[in-house]
Amino acid sequence: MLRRMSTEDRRRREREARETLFIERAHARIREDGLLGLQMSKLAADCEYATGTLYQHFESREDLLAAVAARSTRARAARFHAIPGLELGTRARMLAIVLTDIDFAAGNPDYYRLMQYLVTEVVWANVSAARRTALLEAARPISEAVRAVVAEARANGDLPPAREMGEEEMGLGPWALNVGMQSLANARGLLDAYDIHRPYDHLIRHFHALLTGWRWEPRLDPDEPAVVRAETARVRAALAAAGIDTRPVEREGAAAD
Amino acid sequence: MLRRMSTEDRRRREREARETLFIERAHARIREDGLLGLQMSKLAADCEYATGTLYQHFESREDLLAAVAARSTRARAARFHAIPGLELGTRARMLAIVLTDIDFAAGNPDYYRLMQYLVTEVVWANVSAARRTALLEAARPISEAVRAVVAEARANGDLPPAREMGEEEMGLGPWALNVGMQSLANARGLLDAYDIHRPYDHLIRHFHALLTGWRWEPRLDPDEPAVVRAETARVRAALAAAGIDTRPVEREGAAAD
DNA sequence: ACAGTTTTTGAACTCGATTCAAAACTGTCC
DNA sequence: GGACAGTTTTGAATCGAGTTCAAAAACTGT
Repeated sequence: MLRRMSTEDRRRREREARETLFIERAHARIREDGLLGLQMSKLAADCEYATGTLYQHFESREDLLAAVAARSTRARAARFHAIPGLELGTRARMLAIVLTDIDFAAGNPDYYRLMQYLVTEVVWANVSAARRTALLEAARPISEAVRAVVAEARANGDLPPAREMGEEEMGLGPWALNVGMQSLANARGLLDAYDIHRPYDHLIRHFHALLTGWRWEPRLDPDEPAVVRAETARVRAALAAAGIDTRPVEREGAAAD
Repeated sequence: MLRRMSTEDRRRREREARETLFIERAHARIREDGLLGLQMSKLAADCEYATGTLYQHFESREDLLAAVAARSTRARAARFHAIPGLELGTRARMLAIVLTDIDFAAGNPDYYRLMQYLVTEVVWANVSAARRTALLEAARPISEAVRAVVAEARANGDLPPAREMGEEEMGLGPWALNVGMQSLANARGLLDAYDIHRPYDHLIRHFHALLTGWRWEPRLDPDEPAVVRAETARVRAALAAAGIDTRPVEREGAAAD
């Protein structure tokens, strides 16, 4: 009886280890060869398992992609956890969230591409319900961080309490701005066609405009490049001091080696 | 000699007509059965041509999708042409642009999904260079409308001339906000998970916050629901008065029947 | 009518995701 | 120890949709 339980335990652990192996190798392949470079049979062979075994973990290729995305999202989300507790005003902490995400995107260029591809109806339709919720769940800490900062800002008067809007809906603005800029920045050739460069600098300025428009104190004029830059530097320094990791995801598992 | 030229002419016309047929039928299929419902051989059969003939017009399935997108984009872009000339202040005309796009998205729910899918690296890589530029070109009138309104606003003092920012870069904010919100709104289950509803209402409010943050006159407090609603109604009325078409794309070719 | 050229055709090919019957393995009971 | 039932793994076979291309048809000018 006891023996059986411990064997079952071991088998579950082994199964999980194998799943992790699949996910990590898949991620590596995507990083190296792009999404097209990921082939189910090749990946299985890479990991020294049969194709069928891979399908015992993932219902489909899309399901595997969702699992990879969930893992990366967990790494991404972890960075936001400490932000609400930083020694900065609420508005600066909001900027910290945006900067953290910009840095993450810079360090993991495949991440947004993968997410963009995943939420496509064609792909999303083939992701199992379990993985979908897992992916949404993985991102929760991010919205939680935003919610917390917005709530605090309202409580202490930095931000007037908006009518007909919850904390989530206030956070929706910066969120959409962020997602939209990532989208545009990732669409090869698009911004170039309009002769727009350094999209993330513009993201930061428009972000300040948005917050100032909501009267989030201390108001900051988005049209003062020196002020904007100084504020960015100040918040980046606070992030670095708090030891918020800015390395790409691939390195984070290194401790396990 | 003359005969040859006129035959060549007729053939070119026929070829173009056939291409249009392919594109329209493809669009219809996508509208009815989704992106997955579009199959090259089925589409060819639908149009009573062989599969190979389809491939004389489009290098690949993705290429065809890009052609469909370009057609829709042209229809979308046409709506923006008249906006800079409307009898409204610059800020209201900016809102008119956003509202027009929201309406377009509402009438053509497959459009943003298609675009989102297209700009994915995996898909975009298989689109021929000619179609890529055609698609970018099709969207030009939109950015042109934005550019014109921003330029006028700066010229007449509605908007302080921002340092280190061209008209395009000023328009990038609303653009990113728009794209981002469409993205989020289209990702099935995403906003629901955060209990956010009516994303386009929030888009409008954040849009006002953004413009007010840039000190675009007349400033409008995004936190005055009644004022925001009234302004939306006023601009919508002006759009309707100008006869700016708000019907879905599928109907627009009806005159050709 | 005819030889050469272009266009169209659709069956065959390709390639990768997915399946599933057989093989290997595991733990149990006599 | 070995036969047995259940479970897991295997990888060759299947499947499906995009793409190709050799042959047929249509067209061209003479």
